[in-house]
Amino acid sequence: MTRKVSPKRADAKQRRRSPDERRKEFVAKATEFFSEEGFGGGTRALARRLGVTQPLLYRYFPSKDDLIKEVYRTVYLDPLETGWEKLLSDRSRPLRDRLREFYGTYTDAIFTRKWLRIYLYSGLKGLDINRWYVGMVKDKILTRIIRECRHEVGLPVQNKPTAAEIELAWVLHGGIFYYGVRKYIYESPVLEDKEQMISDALDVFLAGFERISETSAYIRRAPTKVVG
Amino acid sequence: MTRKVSPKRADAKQRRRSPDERRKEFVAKATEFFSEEGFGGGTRALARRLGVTQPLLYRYFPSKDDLIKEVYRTVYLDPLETGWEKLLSDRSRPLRDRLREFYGTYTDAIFTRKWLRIYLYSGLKGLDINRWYVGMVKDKILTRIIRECRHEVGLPVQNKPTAAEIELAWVLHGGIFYYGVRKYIYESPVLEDKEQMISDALDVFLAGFERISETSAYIRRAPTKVVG
DNA sequence: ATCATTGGTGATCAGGCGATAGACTGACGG
DNA sequence: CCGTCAGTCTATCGCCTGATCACCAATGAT
Repeated sequence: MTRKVSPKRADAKQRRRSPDERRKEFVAKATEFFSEEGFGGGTRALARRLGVTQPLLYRYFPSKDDLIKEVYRTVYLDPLETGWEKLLSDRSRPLRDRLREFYGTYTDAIFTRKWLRIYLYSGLKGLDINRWYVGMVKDKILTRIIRECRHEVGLPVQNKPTAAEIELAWVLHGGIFYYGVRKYIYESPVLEDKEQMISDALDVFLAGFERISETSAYIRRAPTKVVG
Repeated sequence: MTRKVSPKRADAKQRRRSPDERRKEFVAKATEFFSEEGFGGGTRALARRLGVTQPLLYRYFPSKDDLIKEVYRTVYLDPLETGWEKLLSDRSRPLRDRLREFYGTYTDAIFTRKWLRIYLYSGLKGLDINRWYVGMVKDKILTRIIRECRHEVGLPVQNKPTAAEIELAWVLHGGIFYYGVRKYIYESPVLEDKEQMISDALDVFLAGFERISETSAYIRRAPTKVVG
């Protein structure tokens, strides 16, 4: 691949980049743009930010909607490092450590203004990809967390956690997620130390889980009906 | 042009409503409309839904933006029943019961598609009213919750909880909030029984809080720096 | 040097937007 | 019965939007 390091623009001497590279660059910048403006943002303003004219966009993408779809794809799929499942299930390490590391890297990946805004915008549009992502979180992360928690406190590990258990994990997950929303979307003051927030949240969750697993029967209840 | 005899007026007998009533009706319907379409929704489509023509909106509101501002005001201020603070602080009742009741009524108020969508849309716009709301939740609810938790486990009740404690309460609050987002925005399957979700989340939180208050010193640390 | 290919542009279209102007309708106090 | 005035309409303005087209410019294989 002929890598060019020449500074952008300003010089006609600039070498022509490969179509694929250019396209990727467009998608990346478009992601930034739409994350700020929402998907109602205009193609002219987008083109201005890219330093090109508006009709050029239509040489690379058939329509604005197709461009937006590519934005979704990269945003949702890029941060999907799938070492997560193995990390969560590696019982040679203390569960607390595993969870700390997992939520550390997971939030490193998604706690950006760009990612969170695209995620919320697409959620508000009711897109399938959003529901797919939520289902993925449930199956790949929360189910695993519950299983490890049950193992940790000596409960039998079922194949499928109950809906109530999953919901418990969702409250943890959503609570951590909401930290990012408060910081990067609402731009409210938050506790500076993200790792401490995660660590504290996990301490409470693990201690609470352990406690209720001793004194309560509901964890062992049959799967509860869910509605969608 | 031919003068059109207006075919409307299915019920000529219909009494003319007071301007104020009509205005309120417009705002209410506009809230529904914008919650679905986002604030990019057009005035023509809105008027169609109201059963009137588009220019009429401008007799009631100087501009689309003014209408939107009124939508914000009603959405944010309507569900503010301020019995909350007293409810949370009423030490004649068990803390768990108070929290259950509080989160029961609080979520009854905000877990609607309409409220949540307007809330998220306004958050994405970065409006001040959103930050104001978040600050209000922190001061009126979370601070109170932490204070009661400290009292419950026998810790000295400071005037101002530490930032780390508030963050802990935010994880609980955000976790519960996210249930509503998953159900009404993402329309994902959730545990049917909202009260059970709340009850379980509180059980874990209270047990966890109690536990870490015994074994950890961080709760007594000096207030931690926050950034905004 | 030639010439097809690709990158890029200005002009423009049809349609939608928020907002305004002006005329008609009908309820109501005198 | 009349005059007033709010409620509502049709028609329209200027602007912005996504998209298209014809055309020029740079590239690179021959």
